[in-house]
Amino acid sequence: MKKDSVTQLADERLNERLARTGQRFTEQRRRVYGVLLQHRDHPSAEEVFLRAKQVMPEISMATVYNTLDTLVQCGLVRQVKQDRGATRYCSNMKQHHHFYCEECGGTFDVDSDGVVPGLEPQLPPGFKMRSLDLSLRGLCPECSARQRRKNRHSIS
Amino acid sequence: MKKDSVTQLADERLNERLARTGQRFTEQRRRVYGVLLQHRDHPSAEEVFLRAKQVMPEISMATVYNTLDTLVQCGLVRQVKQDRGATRYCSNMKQHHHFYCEECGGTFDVDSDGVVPGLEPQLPPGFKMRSLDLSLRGLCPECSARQRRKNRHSIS
DNA sequence: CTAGGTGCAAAAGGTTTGCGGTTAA
DNA sequence: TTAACCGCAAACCTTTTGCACCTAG
Repeated sequence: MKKDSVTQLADERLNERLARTGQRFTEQRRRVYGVLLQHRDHPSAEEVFLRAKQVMPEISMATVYNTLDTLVQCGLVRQVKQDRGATRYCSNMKQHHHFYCEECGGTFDVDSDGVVPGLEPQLPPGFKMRSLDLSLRGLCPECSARQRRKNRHSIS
Repeated sequence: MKKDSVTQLADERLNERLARTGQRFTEQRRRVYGVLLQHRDHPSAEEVFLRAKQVMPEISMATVYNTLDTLVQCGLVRQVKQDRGATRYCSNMKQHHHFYCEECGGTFDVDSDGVVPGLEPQLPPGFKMRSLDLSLRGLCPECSARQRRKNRHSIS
């Protein structure tokens, strides 16, 4: 019941955005968007492909790439590029930033409320800023704790 | 005279950093570092390759990649990833950020003095930040001016 | 002398494209 | 009906790797 209303909301949003740009509502787009909404763990195109495939065995990588592109253009999904490896995708469209753990490689969303206030005035004259993207790197809570434990041992 | 003292300084710095990590000073590394210092326009590996090749025709892409990696590890060069296209390289090691022009595709350095103050306290508990990277997107002064000109026409 | 570096060619990702057949509107 | 979309396979671009030879220290 609850799940249905969630997917229905997603469908409506998707449909609306597609319609707005003269694009069609297809089962593949529905599925790919669904995958991104379900596990918000920043999957790569390949991971999206594998997950979508479980429900839709005939879907192809090309379609996944095309669809992800479409969703990005619709403003329903963001691309996230790490230093190494494939592009990842994120359906959290709230203004937020990403924290990359250098130990485990995980990606975490970080709320950005008021984090970077009034940046534009500091740009050299003439630059017109449209968007900004802040990437943080370091240790996630788990890896940070593990490291601390290790250090304690090596000191004693 | 002035140029010589500049390259000599660069050589010394390179030599010192390489020695510190037990790596050798080679003509290829000197050349690649020189290319990055000369035009600070954020070239891709291929552009570095082409420029280095003019002076050192036998150099290979593999060496350029290896060398760029080495320089990054020595802390003499930064990697810069745009949304699309190849990784770019930057020899400006002052703490700064990058502005990408959505119109012409250019990359510009933006000084970051005091731009992102006191960020760490706002991270969720447990996260240990080691570094941060701010990317800005929008219009560079030139493209911004061109756009303004175009708009004026289409309005009148 | 020898560990580390180089050049080459080939492979390995990751992503895009061309095309014939399919489908939403 | 038909423009948009899909699936497939092949191409593409960027980066990495294995290996024989070379060279700085």
